[in-house]
Amino acid sequence: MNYALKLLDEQIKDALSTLYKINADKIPFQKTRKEFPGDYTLTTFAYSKQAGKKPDELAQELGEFILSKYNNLDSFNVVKGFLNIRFKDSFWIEFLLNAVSENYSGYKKQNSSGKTILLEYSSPNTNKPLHLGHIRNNLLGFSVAEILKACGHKVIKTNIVNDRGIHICKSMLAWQKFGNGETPESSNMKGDHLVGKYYVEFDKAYKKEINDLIAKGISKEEAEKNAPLILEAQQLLLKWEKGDKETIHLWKTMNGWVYKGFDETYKSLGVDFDKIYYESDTYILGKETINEGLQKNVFYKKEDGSIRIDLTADGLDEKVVLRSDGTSVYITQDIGTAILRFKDFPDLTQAIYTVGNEQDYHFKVLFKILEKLGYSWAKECYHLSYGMVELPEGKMKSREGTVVDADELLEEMFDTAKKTTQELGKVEGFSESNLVELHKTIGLGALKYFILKVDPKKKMLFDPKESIDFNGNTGPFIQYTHARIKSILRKAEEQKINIDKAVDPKTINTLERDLIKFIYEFELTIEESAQVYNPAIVANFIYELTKTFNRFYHEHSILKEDNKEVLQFRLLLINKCAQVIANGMKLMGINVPEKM
RNA sequence: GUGCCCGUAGCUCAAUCGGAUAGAGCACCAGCCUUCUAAGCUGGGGGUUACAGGUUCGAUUCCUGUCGGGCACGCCA
Repeated sequence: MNYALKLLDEQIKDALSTLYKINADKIPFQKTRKEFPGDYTLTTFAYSKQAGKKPDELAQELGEFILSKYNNLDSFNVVKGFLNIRFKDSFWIEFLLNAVSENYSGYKKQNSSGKTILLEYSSPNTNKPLHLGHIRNNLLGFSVAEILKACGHKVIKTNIVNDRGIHICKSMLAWQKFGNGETPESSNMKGDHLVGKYYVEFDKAYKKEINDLIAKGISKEEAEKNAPLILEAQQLLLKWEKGDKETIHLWKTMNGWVYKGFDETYKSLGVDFDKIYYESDTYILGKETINEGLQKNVFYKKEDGSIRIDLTADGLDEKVVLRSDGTSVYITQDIGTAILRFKDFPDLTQAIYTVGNEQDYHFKVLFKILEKLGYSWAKECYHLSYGMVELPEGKMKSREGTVVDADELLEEMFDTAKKTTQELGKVEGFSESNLVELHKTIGLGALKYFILKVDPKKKMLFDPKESIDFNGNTGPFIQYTHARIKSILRKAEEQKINIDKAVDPKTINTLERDLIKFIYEFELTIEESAQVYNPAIVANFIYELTKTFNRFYHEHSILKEDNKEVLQFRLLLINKCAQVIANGMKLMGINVPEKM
């Protein structure tokens, strides 16, 4: 393979050192802006002083040097201090022919990097169904895992299920009181939704108790603490911790309902896990670790009996790691879980936590504690922090019912896809099951792309009243373009044209050149997105490629091209484009149809 | 109160380590289907990048301050 930027890097280094005795380590190139001729641009301002030349003179001299010395370059031009460099057509043609013969995919060979990365995502509570916030988490985690794999890393996808604690006890209690033995089967309701229903029931009844108490003249604070229901829920938690048979049985039953429901949602979303952890299994190890740390004076016991760590010297606060009654808090389990993972997978080189940015502080504390406990891998822990999904009226709140339910949203996406597909009426010959499949592919494509095209670090807005678009910068637009390419390739085969025949067209037009460059840059784009854990970089790249293809499609005919060499070359080119589009979308967990 | 994050077209988002005239989509207006799928293509209007300073060849990007928004700082998770 001929790597354009690597070659340029060497050539400019050669020029700098030969002409000015400058040894540069890394030359920063950028893509040439489309209003100027050229492929890549060097800004010479940085070297101007060292070379003792004005930027434009320097650019001119560098350009002349590399053009005369290297024969893969076509031309250069200088605008102020910008040196725009253009490769010969033959260079790009050769690149594409090689890409075809070497079966270029943009992906690195599986497990070739020697790195093993554990990536946690999803991590639901078991007291309510998944909502749009979880969807962003799941799609982001899954996509980053795919991107890291494409960079040759071994990735272990993991989920830590928050299956114990007061929240699930609330659902259990409400079910005992008001459930009349209702089950997912008897009510024909998804298990996670059923359990969520009782969580809401609890909250309603609890609020009523509080109001009754306040009416009797008790302060709000006291009422919240002493309402019979909350006391009962706490009792239930204690019974759970003591291993009370009946309680454990109910807990297992209701969690089982939830898992079945989650599995359906995960399946719809197309996400999966290699290993699932449960906090009910890991919190014990957390407790043990804290007791050991207490012996080693990492932690200390306060007069009230609670165990703490003082992180004020590290710019953080004092943190409770174990309650005075000996029960564990949230971070206790996190400590246990982290240690367990590195025990389970001793060859881990990194652990990534996909968790919302509201927990930025929590992870600073967690990683610092792990470091203080002496775990050398603590510095390999990374919090993949992402912004919240907000509604027009603000943040989603489960208790206030202002959440966008994941299952409902998915159904809506499928329906919209179905409706749009029917309106456009291009799917003759599809069987009923093919149609259902297509609607799912398009609906999911729209949703996933909508979420992943936004930089994860930033909060994003979702307006339920405005349905997710299918035109413009969207998943369906990209899927459609892929289907268009496939349609041409099918027609070519029908006409007995060999679509894999490698031919040299001698010259290429601007759009063909742009498309080849996109193919070249795909691999670099994946690396870039992996470095910052940002699928949006891939999304935007694929969109730009797709837009460029559509312009090419509009301006140049492929099958009606008179010049047979050009026709053959174009088939190679668009086939590669289709592959890059499909591979790029796959990195976001999006499938592309052959026809739509 | 302390700390962290954010503010770009009417709306949703881009902008390569600080690079050229800040770009797309939606919405709006005007065109393009006897030609490979119009979920498409072309053109148009729309910006003091919240505001005020500073750093330099060059600032949406870095620094300081102001204003506005969000989050965190629990023996909650």
